[in-house]
Amino acid sequence: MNLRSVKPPHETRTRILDAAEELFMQHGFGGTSMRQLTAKAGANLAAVNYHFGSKDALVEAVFRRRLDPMNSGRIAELDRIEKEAGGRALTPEAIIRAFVGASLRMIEDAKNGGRNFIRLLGRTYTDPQKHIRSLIGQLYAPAMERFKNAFERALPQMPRDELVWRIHFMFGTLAYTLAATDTVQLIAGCKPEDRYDARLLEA
Amino acid sequence: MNLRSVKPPHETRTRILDAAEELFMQHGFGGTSMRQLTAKAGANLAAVNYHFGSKDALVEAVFRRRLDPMNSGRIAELDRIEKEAGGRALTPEAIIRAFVGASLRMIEDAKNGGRNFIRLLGRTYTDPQKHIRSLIGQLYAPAMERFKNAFERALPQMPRDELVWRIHFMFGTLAYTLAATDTVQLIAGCKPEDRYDARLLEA
DNA sequence: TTAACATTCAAACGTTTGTTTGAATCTGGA
DNA sequence: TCCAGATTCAAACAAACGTTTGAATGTTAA
Repeated sequence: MNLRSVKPPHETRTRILDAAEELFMQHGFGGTSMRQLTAKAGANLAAVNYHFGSKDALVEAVFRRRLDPMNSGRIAELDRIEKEAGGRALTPEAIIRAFVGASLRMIEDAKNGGRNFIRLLGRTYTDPQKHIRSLIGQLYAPAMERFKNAFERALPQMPRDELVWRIHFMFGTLAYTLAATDTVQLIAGCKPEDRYDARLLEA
Repeated sequence: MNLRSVKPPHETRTRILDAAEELFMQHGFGGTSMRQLTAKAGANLAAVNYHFGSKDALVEAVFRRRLDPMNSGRIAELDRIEKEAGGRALTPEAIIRAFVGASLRMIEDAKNGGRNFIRLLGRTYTDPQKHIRSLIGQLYAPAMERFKNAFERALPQMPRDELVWRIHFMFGTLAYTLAATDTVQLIAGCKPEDRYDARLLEA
């Protein structure tokens, strides 16, 4: 009876999510109408409201689909390297690598449109609409808390304020770099990673 | 006969520009309607179309009002320090300082709402709408060309591609930092400047 | 097959958008 | 004072928006 909950239903749902991901990246949220969106997805105009409830709910679903697993993976990776280190303190580089790794893996996952999402995410960081920024802030919150604690243990001598500023600065740079890949291509896959490491060492 | 072209006309014009600057920053371009805009400016709904022609033309005017003098100032500053240096090569730091200085001066010019504009500008860097990004790209073009040449002279040993990437990266970081001042306050006025200098030295 | 449910579809809804219009009002020079 | 031009104003415009509706279609279990 719930077999159709995995066969045809999810099919249009994901087609809509994919179309939304690409169009939101190209034209923004307000700049994408339900009509072009459903047309691109090959679905009826009413399909979005049927499957998601509203346009806003669709926006949230687009982010949740990628962000939830990404951040879970980040926390898992952090747990892993902490366990691996035993009681020893982690280097800031290792922590950053655990965080950035998820983004890079997503960017290289071209066939699933992960690249689209990463660029969308980068742009959304500075979206003017309050409720959208607070949405991704909320989706990031658990992982953020976890990583902030890790940094505090790794850099105990650094003032709290300064640390928060540094973390924010790092995310900002990450977000922009990822969002701007259409202006200047990434030169090599591993290059950004080196950059961010260097970035942090500039302490 | 053209006396009124400096007294009452410019008054509503600038009131509209000020209101647009603030609302665009708060809610984006699409998120700001002509009705709330003209209401905030204390003008009639038709005033924007009368004075600027269209909403898009208003957007362009908002950017031109600040960006044109800013970039002229940057070029003039670069000319100044080049003349001051005689034939000697400039340091990259000095070039960056010439560029960033205009932004910092604008940010500190609180009474004229320059802060609003800088944040708006930072956000627009990653705006999804193509014609808006190409607009500010176009407004920046002359200054950009000038500074690229200056960097090439200052860093002759650096490959062209790498230099372009670095410049892009620097602007991205600058833009994001300026745009995000509502998330984490700037700690001190001169601090960002130090940061960017360090940023470049990470060559 | 039949009954029950999930999904699709075309059409219409009420709102809001940017823009236009034509008359009213204001302003400065002869 | 009177006129010409600039500016403001209330009202209306068509177009596009997100959403809702109710019937049609597809699908599964008995």
